[in-house]
Parts: sequence; C-alpha cells; structure tokens
Amino acid sequence: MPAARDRSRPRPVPAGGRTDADGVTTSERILDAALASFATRGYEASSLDALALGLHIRKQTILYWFPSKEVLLEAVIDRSAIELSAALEASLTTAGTGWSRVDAVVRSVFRLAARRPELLGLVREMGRLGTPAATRFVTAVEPLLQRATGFLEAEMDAGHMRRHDPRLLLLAIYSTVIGMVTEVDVLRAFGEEPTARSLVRRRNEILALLRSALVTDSA
Amino acid sequence: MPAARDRSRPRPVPAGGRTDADGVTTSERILDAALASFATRGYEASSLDALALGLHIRKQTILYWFPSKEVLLEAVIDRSAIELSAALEASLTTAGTGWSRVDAVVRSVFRLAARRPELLGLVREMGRLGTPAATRFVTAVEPLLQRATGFLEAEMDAGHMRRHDPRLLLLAIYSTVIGMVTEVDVLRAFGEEPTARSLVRRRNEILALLRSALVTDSA
DNA sequence: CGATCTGTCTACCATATGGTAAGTGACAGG
DNA sequence: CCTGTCACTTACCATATGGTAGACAGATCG
Repeated sequence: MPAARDRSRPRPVPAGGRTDADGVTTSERILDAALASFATRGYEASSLDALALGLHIRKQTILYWFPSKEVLLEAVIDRSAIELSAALEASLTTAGTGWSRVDAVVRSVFRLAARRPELLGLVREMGRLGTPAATRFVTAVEPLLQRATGFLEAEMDAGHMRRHDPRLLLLAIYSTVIGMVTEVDVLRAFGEEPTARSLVRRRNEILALLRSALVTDSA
Repeated sequence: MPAARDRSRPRPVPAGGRTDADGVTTSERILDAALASFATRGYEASSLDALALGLHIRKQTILYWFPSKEVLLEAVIDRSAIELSAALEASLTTAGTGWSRVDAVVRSVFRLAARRPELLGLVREMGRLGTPAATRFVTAVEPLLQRATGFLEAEMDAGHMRRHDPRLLLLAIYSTVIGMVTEVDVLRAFGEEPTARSLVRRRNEILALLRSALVTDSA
C-alpha cells in the first residue's frame, strides 16, 4: 500500500499514479515529457494539450497530478536540479585534485550532454524563465557552486592555477560549456553538426582552452 | 513624397509610417518595441496586443506594417543583424593586430551590452527560435565569422596565438561572452548584480582569461 | 455486497492570441 | 471639390490555452 496522501488539496508534490507497462508512474512520465518539451520548445511554447497528446493522455490527467502548469514547471526544475547535482557530485567525489578535477567535471557535463541533453537544455532555459524559476534552480544547485569556488580558490592559492576571481571564472566556464553544449543552431552555423563526434571535438577544444587559460606549471 | 510602394500585397519590408514627435516612424517604433520584448520575454511570450498596448497603438497597426508576427520577427532580426554587424565591423577596422584586435572586439561587445542590451538579448534568443530564424540571423552575420576565423588562423600561423581550431575557438569565445553578458539571473546567483560596475569587472575577467588562454609570447 | 477512494476521462469555460474585413479621417493631386 | 490613397482604427473571428466541475471505472475495504 502506498503512503497515504493529502486529500484536501489534490497533492503538492506528487510522485505516484498508475504504473505503466515498464513500471513507470504516470506522474514520472509527465515529468519526463515536460522536461523534454520545456528544454527544447521552451516553457511558454509548451502547451499542456500538446504534452498530453504526446503522452496519449488527457490534459486533465496532467492537471490532476500537477494542479497548474507552473507547479509542473517547479516539479520539473526540482527533479532536474537533483539529478544534475547528483551527476556532478559523483564526478566531483571520484575526481582527483588540481587540473584533473576540472577536467573530470567538464567531461561529466559533456557526458550529460550526450546522455540527457534535456537536462542541460533546461539549465539554459532557466535564464529565460526569469527570477522565480531561476532562483529555485540556483538555490538547489547552490552547494555545488560553493564547493566549486572553494576548490578553485584553493588551487589558485596553491599556485596550481592562474589567479582569477573564482566566481567570475566559474561563471565564464559555465557560460562556455553550456553554450558549447546547447546552442545547436549557432553550432550549425559554425559548421558543427550536432553529432557525437562533434561533441567530443568540442569537449576537447574546451578542455585545451581551459587548460592553457588556467594551468600554470604541472597539472 | 516618399517612394511609391507595392500596393497589391501590403508591404514586405516596411520602413515608413506616420512620423511621431521625434521624427521616428511608426514602423521603427514597432521594431524597437518588438526587439526589446523578443529579447527579454522571448518571441513566443510576446503578444502583439501587449506590444501594441505599450506603444499606445492598436494591434492592427502592427499587422498593417508587418502582415504577420513572423514577418515582424524577421524584420527585427534583419535590422538587428545589420546594427550588430556594423558595430563589430567598426571595431574591427579601427583595431590593430594580434591580441589587441581580440581585445578591441570583446570590448566593443561589452560596450554594446551596456548601450543596447536588447541586441545581445536577441542574439541569445536566436538559439531558441530554431532553425528558420537562427539561419536568417547567422546568414547575415556570416561574413563577420569568416573574417574572424581568418584572422585567428593567421595569428596562429604567425605564432602569436596558441593553436586551436579557429571555428571552435570562436564558438567558445562567443558562448562565453554572450553568456557573461546576457545571463542576468544566473549572474545574480553568482552574486553579480547587473550594474555597469559589474559589467566592467566581467569584461576584464574575460579579457584576462582569453589572454592567458591565447597569447603565447608578446601581444 | 456496498461504500469509498483513486486515477482518468468527458464536458465546458473564460480568456488570449494571431489574423481578416471593413471602415474612417487626413491629405494630396487633378 | 472630389477622389483616391495612406495610416490607422473598430468590429469580428477561429483557435488554442490554462483551468474547473463532475462523471465514471476499477480497486480496496469494512
């Protein structure tokens, strides 16, 4: 028997529903589809009807699990933030020190770009969604930022990396990587097709660039 | 008497209209407002009614000058591409050689970010607008890309810059600069308020970063 | 077996949106 | 002065959108 849920108001943060053939709950399927659509078409351009159509479901079912489109967005953001954090945390804990750590994180972001591009697409969408949504996301990822700036600062203090403002440096790295990974159309304009091969090339280019920008003597 | 215009179909690329107190034509005012709205709220989220309201004009006036929302978008893109190209071309011709040239271009982009943020906002929006619109924009800016890659390649050949794939390098620079200039919310999350002061700081950070990444010996 | 609850669906609705059709006033030229 | 054109408006319209209300089927449980 699943845990009892609030009955007065529908349900704030649902996690259940009828389970389909693969054992995936309805609300999960909705979240997946919503993430994909928000990340590519954008939030405003994604209609609940279109979402429902793609899921072979009626719009009302979506509104049953997520009482409004905005709540759905928040749920998508929260889930994505968790998944993103988990992936990065994992790569952080297994990584070594110094440059190899930066290397590992960048690689893991590109791996994510290959495996779950929607996640990074959503990150890129954050900027457009404006303060409320973006704040929600950033808050969730905040601890990661702290760790990262702390690490960079330590490396600079130790003389392993050229001195920069750690926050701004991180911001620059973030912009570069996200851009290189998500701006498909601009990429195409630069003659880069969105293939796996091209992705690897871009990853290596960024790593080379960052390395010459950051590393002072040995790794 | 203004030049005669096509009478059968309304008009493909208008440039006129009644001139307001400051001598600005209606169609110009529409383009201005549309650019601002597209760049901040996004294309899909910008409604013609809202646009018209802000201009103290009826929606039909917009549709009189631009027969559809999409045509309006194209007009905005075209005009912005021209303005952007002009600004960059100008900074390119007055700039020297080697690193100082890169420096000059980056500076001019940041100057643009301060003076006409909507322009860069629109550039950022291109990615989301998908292939048709993005293609249009890129096509218009293409010659600039050619010049830029050619320049980078020459500098690398001359040994003034570390060797990288010029196209990918340019793409990385583009991503970084655009991100640093437009991602206000993410910026805020990093503790950077969108002030002029902060903009200068970010500019200098990027310049320092690029310099250590690119320059080999002397400038 | 009957009551209840859960998940989904059908039936609507108010509003907003892009767009069409048909005016209306100002003004220029014959 | 009259006619036509230009710039802009009022009147509509079809469609799409997010959301509400309520029915209905199946499971669960007393």
